[in-house]
Amino acid sequence: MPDKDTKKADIVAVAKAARVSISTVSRSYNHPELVTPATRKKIDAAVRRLGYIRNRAAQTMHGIRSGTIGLIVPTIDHAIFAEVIQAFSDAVDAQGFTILVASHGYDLEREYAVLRKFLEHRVDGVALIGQEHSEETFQLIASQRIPAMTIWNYDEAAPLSCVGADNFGAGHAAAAHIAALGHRDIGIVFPPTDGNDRAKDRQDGALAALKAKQIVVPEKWSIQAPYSIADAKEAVSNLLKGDDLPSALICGNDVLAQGAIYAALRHGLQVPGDMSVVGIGDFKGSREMEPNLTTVRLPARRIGLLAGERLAQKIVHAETDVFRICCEIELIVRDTCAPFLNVRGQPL
Amino acid sequence: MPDKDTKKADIVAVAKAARVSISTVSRSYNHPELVTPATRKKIDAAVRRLGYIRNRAAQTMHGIRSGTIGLIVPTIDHAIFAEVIQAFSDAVDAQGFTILVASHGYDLEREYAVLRKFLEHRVDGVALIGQEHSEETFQLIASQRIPAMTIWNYDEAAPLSCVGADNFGAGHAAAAHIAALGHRDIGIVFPPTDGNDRAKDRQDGALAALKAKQIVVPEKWSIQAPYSIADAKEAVSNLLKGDDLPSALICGNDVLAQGAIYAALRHGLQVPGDMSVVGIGDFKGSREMEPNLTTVRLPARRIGLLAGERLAQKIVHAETDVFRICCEIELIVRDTCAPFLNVRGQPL
DNA sequence: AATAGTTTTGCAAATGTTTTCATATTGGAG
DNA sequence: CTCCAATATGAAAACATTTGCAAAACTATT
Repeated sequence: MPDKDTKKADIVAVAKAARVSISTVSRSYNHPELVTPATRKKIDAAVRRLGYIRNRAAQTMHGIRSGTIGLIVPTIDHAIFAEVIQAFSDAVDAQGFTILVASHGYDLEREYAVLRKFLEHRVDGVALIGQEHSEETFQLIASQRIPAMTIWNYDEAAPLSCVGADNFGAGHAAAAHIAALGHRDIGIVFPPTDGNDRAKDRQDGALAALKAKQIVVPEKWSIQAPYSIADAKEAVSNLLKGDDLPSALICGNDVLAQGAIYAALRHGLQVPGDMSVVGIGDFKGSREMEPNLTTVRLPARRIGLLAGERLAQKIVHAETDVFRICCEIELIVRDTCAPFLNVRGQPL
Repeated sequence: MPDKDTKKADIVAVAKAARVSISTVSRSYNHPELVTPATRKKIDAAVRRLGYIRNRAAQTMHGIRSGTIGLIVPTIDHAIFAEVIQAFSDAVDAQGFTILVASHGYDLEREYAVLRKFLEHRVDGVALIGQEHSEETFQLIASQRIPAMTIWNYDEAAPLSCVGADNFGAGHAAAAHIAALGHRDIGIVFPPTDGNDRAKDRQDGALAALKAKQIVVPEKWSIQAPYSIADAKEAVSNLLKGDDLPSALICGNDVLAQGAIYAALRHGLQVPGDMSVVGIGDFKGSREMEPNLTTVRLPARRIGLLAGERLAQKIVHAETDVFRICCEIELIVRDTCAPFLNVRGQPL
């Protein structure tokens, strides 16, 4: 029956109801060992009776931590970010923090605006995705001296602490795998890279690996598709309508790879028989796809978890040093890539 | 160059720097029309110089809205919730709110705990997923008189405002479609229904539709799989190992359907030739799947958007009446369901 | 040049807590 | 019993704002 007065209960109402002073009520929350069990019981009863809920805003005003952490992502509803958010949330939750979440749609101006908003809310820390941010963003973080970190890609020279994986390496591994299978006619499908350094790194990595083997990707086989199965399927479909086809496709992430495979299927092509496809990410479900997707694993959950843990720790212990954690990537060979066969059906 | 002192700038520092009173600074933020452009300019300059950022916690203490809305979901990283969160966030963002997000993993006790935590942060409103919540949760919402609503399933008798779709109807539509195609040997694969009234409603709907046609689903064809392609694939795989197979499968959502299709493919079964499969949800990518998934659309984005808009509105205008919005569902016939053929290969 | 009216600004109280310091209460030891 | 130390509680200042009210500064108007 926690409602009595029409006005919401505050600490003085509780104090009055329990016939103790305000300080005692406050103490019974923050330093319970300093107040007699009997008094504590009285207070508890009053709290319950009035339905009192402490006001963190008031606490925050004392320089006490707000207990919130801001997480700014490009978009929430990409499988990969959703997974990172979930893991991050789980990790900071365990330490008593709550997350504020916002997305900026790959617009770094908006990212800055969101950061400002979070700062108004006095978040105890912020996490951003990727290493690429506007100059103002970096300045704001520095000038406010707020614990901050970046998530998702690793950079040994990153100005902010980071937990991530080597995206260049991932792209490189995917391409190297394809090249090692003997493919030379290779197409790539990647998302737009502006405001998305993760995708750019992967693409650069893939291209570098190919270049090392003297392979160049012709313009017509270099296609761009936003993160979505539909877009990837359509873009690859268009490519497949031509009559000069690559024997393999390197995709910037597993979603794009899935779209590519659907497009191939649609055109009556066998994967990997007629065309090999490799993804990057190893998203949920990639292992179960038919055929099982060959990909490079980026440990999203682990990254999110680690990031959350470390940021919370940084906040709680007022750690000020920059740390950079690189999570292992791994080529996962499954069933969507086959050796290139020459006209006689022999591997090279 | 927005850092000067070592201490963080507050409103009095700004006032001092701009040589005006604190009230004037405050006013220039909250009622700019009341302060002379010239003064405003001085203040702006000081703000910029000091890198001042207003403290919403201090504002919140005045009964002013905190500008935050709490969103509590079972889990963040299901495609469907991620989409709802994104849409919800977009909608409330447009009205100046920021979201606090937390997940409870289908544990209604944890949901209650999260709600309490949000209340401590003095969120201006809360949104929950589904109609099923603990008694304490409902009481807490009522006693705190906080604008609240539920998202995702519609119930004409819902105690809280809601924006959702008719999940029973969705299950019914899926099953009715299968039955109308002549199938009588039907299996179902649904997620666990405790703490998940959406899934339960759909399952009930499906079963009701079948019952109306005198079809019962035998125990052995009634399988349960958590939300994941992997689990669904495995569970359905086990079913397919038997030698008495259903001619159609009704799946509680598209992810499960996808898993089921993969399992069928794995066992060399054609979809829909050897087995029809229908999903529920029409998630992103369901249209592009090969074969294109027949499903019942639940308009996730629309629901999230509408929910966000209405909740923000409710908060801003202190609306107190309960509203219940039902978003249309729609059977989307694509390529995974075929008429049942009798032994002679004729439709019934 | 004085007055009335309007616009702009400042003062101080209020918001809900925490915390420091001081005071009151208790339990033993002598 | 008395006194001391330890323990439990209370009073009031501090935190960063907003806002009602009052004072000051302008603008017209005569």
